[in-house]
Amino acid sequence: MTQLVKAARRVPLNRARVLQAAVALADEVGLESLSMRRLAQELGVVPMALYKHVANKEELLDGMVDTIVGEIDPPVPDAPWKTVVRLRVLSARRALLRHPWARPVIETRTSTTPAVLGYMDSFVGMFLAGGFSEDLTHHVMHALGSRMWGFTQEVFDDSGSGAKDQPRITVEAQAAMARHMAESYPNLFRIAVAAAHDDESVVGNGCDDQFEFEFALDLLLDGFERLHEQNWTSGG
Amino acid sequence: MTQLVKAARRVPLNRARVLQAAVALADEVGLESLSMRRLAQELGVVPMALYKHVANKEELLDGMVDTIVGEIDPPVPDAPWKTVVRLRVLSARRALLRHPWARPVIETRTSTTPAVLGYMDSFVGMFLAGGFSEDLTHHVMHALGSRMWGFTQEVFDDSGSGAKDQPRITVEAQAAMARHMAESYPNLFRIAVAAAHDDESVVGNGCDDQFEFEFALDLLLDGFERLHEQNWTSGG
DNA sequence: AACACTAGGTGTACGCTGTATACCTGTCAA
DNA sequence: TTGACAGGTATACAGCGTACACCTAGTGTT
Repeated sequence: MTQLVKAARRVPLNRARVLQAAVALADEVGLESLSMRRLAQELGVVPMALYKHVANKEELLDGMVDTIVGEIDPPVPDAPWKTVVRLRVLSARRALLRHPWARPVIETRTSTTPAVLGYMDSFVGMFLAGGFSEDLTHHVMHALGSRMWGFTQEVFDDSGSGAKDQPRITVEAQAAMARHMAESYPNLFRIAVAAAHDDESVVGNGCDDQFEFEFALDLLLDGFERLHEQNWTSGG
Repeated sequence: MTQLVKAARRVPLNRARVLQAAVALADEVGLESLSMRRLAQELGVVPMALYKHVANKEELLDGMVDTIVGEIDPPVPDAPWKTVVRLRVLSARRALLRHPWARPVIETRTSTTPAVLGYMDSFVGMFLAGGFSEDLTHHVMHALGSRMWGFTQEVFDDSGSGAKDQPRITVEAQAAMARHMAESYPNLFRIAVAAAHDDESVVGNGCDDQFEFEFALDLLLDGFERLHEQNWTSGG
């Protein structure tokens, strides 16, 4: 017994294992439940033991981001810049969708790790390789912003105004809510109704996130292309 | 003395005053220092007293967002949609720059208050009034995303790779860092150097946030306009 | 073989957070 | 006068990140 415990303990818990366990735990229980204590418990170790491998929780999160950066496919070779960028962004998106906690974590990073710098560097490289000027590339990177990571700030949440945790609402209540919605937010109501036509459920939002993402991405990429073709410079 | 305290206490602390104090406190000490205890102290009251006016901290933050939504100028009348949208976004941006804590708070809201719904509704209205179809308006709103609030996910932070808290670094160390940067991130280095040409400091990022924001905003607005002119629909 | 050094796990403790619960008190209506 | 109730209070709890001191097993040196 003591032998077994000792044998189990002998694997000495390095940084990589801590990060890997953290990613797995966040995948499983969500970011808000990822605490140092919980992670330590998952690793069969006392909380303070983690601090021998990461400086603090911020650095743990940094490391977790690095981990998912490693999951993003490298740029495809021998393709026009637009294709290369597009595919890479969509690959990043797939990685982020696998780890829903990653978006808020990326958003709140203050320091930039070498892995992240490397990722950004390769993005810049794709535009430069496509013949973009340094100037245009710079602004284009800013315009891309978080879309480089495959996500958009989903601020336009057109699901019904609240009332989604209630499992059962009467038909009348639903109708009253729709009436209220139509009166208070007539424009939102119009596009919600229009979107619902392409969809089955009346109350559902009728949104295809992936479509919306690619819509905006392509809008930007087309804009970039146009500016590039007309040799745009920030000078005017 | 007791009289005075009682007299001061007589103003009974309503919801509006709590929100107003919360906004002021966040402006002053930052979001991370805004705790229920600290806010209560600021109002000369015991922490739990706040819970008679807001359900919990989340609702407090919701209310704070509503407050700054109220600071955004209404749409200018009698102008083409592009102008109306542009000015409104820039007004939102000014409001958000006055309250730096607002960005992360908006990003993390889960519920949508009536005030926020109203703000989004008016945005939708601007496009519809400009002759956009419901369909196009819908996707355009998604593409706008958080830019509707006047901010972009500033994920492309091209300040020097760390080393910014150290107040004094030797010239050699600086040169070594530059060399390391040039080797490890050659593409970032190229655009950093190019940007620095328009700027005074070599190590500074040489970025005009406002310019970058408007660059991306106009890129999107131009894209919207083009789609609108060619009667784009999501059907293909 | 004896020693010191060190990497890595442990235990305890501190100050901070949001908030549940129970209580009290002053004001106003009936 | 009574009783309800809005609004401020006091106490307490569970959770958090992490500083600090300690121990222990393994390694390399003399």
